[in-house]
Amino acid sequence: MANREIARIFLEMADMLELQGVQFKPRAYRNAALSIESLSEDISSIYSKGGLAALREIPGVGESLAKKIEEFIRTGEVKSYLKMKKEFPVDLEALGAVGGIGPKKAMRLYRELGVMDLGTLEKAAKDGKIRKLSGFGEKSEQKILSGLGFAKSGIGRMPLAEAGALASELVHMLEKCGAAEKIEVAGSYRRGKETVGDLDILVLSSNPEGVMKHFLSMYPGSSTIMKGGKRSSIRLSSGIQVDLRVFSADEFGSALMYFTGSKEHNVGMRKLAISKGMKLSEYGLFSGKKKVAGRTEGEVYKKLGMDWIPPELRENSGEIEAAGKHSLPKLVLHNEVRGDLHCHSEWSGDASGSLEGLAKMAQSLNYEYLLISDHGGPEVRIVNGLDEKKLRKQMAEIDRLNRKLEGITLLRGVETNILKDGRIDLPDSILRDLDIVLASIHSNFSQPPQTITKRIISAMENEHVDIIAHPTGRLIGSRPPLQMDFGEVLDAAKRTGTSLEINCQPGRMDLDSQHIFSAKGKVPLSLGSDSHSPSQLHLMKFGVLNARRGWCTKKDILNCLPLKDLRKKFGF
DNA sequence: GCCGTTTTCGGCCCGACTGTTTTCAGTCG
Repeated sequence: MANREIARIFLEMADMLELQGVQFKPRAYRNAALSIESLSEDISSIYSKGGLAALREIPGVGESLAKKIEEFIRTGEVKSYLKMKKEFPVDLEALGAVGGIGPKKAMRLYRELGVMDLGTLEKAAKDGKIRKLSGFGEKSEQKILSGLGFAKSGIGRMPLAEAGALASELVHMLEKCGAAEKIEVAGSYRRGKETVGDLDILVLSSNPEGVMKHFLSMYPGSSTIMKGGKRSSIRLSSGIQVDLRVFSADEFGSALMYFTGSKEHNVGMRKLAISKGMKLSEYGLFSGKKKVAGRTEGEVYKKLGMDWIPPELRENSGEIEAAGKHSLPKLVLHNEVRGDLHCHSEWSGDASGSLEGLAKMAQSLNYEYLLISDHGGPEVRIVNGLDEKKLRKQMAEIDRLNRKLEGITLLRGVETNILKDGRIDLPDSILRDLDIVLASIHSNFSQPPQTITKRIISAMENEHVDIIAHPTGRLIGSRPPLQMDFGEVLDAAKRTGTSLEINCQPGRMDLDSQHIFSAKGKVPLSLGSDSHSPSQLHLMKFGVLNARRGWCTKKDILNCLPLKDLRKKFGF
């Protein structure tokens, strides 16, 4: 899809324009890039249907950028971009990752010292050349050197689950201080983003000094990045940055809103406030000098004529408009999920836990049903996939347990493999007798996009396949998503009545929230914890967050159906 | 370069901290 490529070009152009000190254009390019990235339709097909006029319908795209998009679609390149790139051969992304270096400083380092990337930056700093530039000094050089160490260490964003563990530890330690009346973890963690870069912690307290002192002494191995009266940042020995801010009660709501973000949502909200003759900051909503809201988030949104927006939606992708029209979706809740549609037992080679143990755990989560979907078929040898004979044995065991168990029903399923040519790894003779069949790709990840698309579609065309599990196959931080035409996959899913999974494993989060958003309303989505031990059934909460980030209501989610409706739907 | 329930021209988000300054620009969130 050209969307991603064009967005990347515009983002890079924005950086290069900023580097030249150009005003306002960078923002225009970034706005356009963001809205192009969030389009669900392929931009080339928008263009082929409606030409330049259709491109200009995209928010943030005007005459000039529409022409650049047209040029890219027709020729595969944008001349003004290539020209700029030649003029400023600087790896701004890498340099920007070093704290303290922004576009302006990067420009001066390039012009005066020839710094283009981390390597040339390190050399200039070690040679003591940076301290000699006017506007820079010894401290700047020192800061760059320590920032370089961090940038090269490759500590990026951590998975949400890991952030959650750290967040509760931090909150627990802060509570001990005694001066904190309320503690909230904000930032992308609160928005339920699949990965979290750093932790933003807000504390309500009338004793900021006490809180700060306590905070700075909590982790002996950490280093202080910034220290102020009401805000400080530290870097833990693990490399994770933690920001702490202290606010009073009358500003806590606006502060929480502000530090929950996203940045784009905040910018949108501030613009909206201005359009209503007000001003919004972390200290409150102001009409002239008079503060009209700030104590709670709800109060601020309400004064702006809007409904409260769940943090998961705060990406400025339509939620501000919807909240103004009181038409936000009623997002699915964890307790509306009536069962889990993907889990493994000790029958699979790679999982632990008996069927009964899983059932007990599911019961404790108030589920009505649990789909047992162990690996089936010979392809993935390492997990010892079940063959037809073993599956029949497991089905009999499930039937026996169901007669004994009360309040919970185990469903007879399998997670089988989509072979490289799109065939299914188990014969129809067993597939037709199972309640629900999941199929997923476990091999040959680097086929060309057309092949992958066809492969998934032909799996969906098998009438016994009910759900495609972890459809893009990505592993966050280690394996990129399968390249496919997602629009075509959606059409085929709709045509064949196949569902797509929202896999809840923190390392997968697959489908991701953008895919979920474009699939919602077209095909039913299923939540699967993909747990490999009974305790992993809890991972459902991460999938629910992702579904919420994709604007899903309970109607969009298969496992919000009661068992009898699920039976009807799948005919078992 | 984009955009318009006060504008087709004149705006474009806000505040704190840092390091370098001798009153402020750049960076960050």
